[in-house]
Amino acid sequence: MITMEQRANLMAILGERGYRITVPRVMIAQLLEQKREGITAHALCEELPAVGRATVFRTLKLFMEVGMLCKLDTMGGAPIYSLCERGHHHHSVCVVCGAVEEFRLATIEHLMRAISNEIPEQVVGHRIELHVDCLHADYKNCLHKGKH
Amino acid sequence: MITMEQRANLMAILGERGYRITVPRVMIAQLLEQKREGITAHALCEELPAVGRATVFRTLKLFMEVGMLCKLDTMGGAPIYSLCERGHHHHSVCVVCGAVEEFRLATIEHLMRAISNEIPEQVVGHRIELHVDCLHADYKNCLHKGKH
DNA sequence: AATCAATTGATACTTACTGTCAGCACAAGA
DNA sequence: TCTTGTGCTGACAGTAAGTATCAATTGATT
Repeated sequence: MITMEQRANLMAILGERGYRITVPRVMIAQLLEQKREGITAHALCEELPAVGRATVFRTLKLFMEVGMLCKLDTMGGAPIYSLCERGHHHHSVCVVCGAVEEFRLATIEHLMRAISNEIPEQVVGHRIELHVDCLHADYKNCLHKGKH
Repeated sequence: MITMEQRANLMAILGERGYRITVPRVMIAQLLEQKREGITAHALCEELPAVGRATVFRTLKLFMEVGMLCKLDTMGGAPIYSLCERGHHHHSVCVVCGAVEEFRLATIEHLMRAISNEIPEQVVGHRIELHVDCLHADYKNCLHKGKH
């Protein structure tokens, strides 16, 4: 739970970049924190009826631009928006409960270097999504615990 | 150029599964072959005005279901549909010319096994997109050669 | 050739998202 | 503290990808 700190952090970044810290932006940031496992734009609008739809989408876009929010295209369903730490990482999406988590593994970055050597084009970026089943997880460590 | 063979293959698969081989399906398959680097649904509709929009989308869905077509969500733009060989593979998308290619590297499958051991959830699938720059490729081997 | 379910095209709809625009609010200066 | 200007906002209309519906047609099977 780094809730307060996290929001302060997000708002500070907006301030630094010359964006205003407004009521709708704070409300959206708060909700995104509560829904760490990810939330759809539609659900956001429903939970914040006081905020206009256009503002919700504009704010999501803004948060993505400052690198604090990720959009995950789920196959067939509505995209999920999920707050993320700064920096490079990837996501796992649980096929059972739908929870989204970020992960960072040195293994992946090592792999990317290896791939660069195997294909002719210069690799300038990558995107990896893991589809996992948290029902069959090792429950000693499972972060999705209690979500079923 | 395995054009004819490829199309025959695709139609044969439809037949095996009990789907009819119809004029619109053959036309769409032909166009997809010509556009190996990928094409949007919109462009498909424009190039095949004789085929209804709904049919185009239905056919794309069908081809995906039989595993001969992949849909690539490009960040911000329209999704790209690209014929693919059967079996498990991934895609590289060129950030310069937009060409889509599939690749299969044992390295990746090795990685996935390694990741399974590092995270608690059971990994049931994955999706990897490489963003490459074919302008800076080793041109001796570059498959995008001549597309600039 | 006849049959009949699968398929089609036209149309309307849904959903995710963007453009527009008048009005509001906030930060900074007079 | 009043003013001013630009950033933001909500309402609304519009776009684009994709789906549902349904009567008409097509094509594999007999």
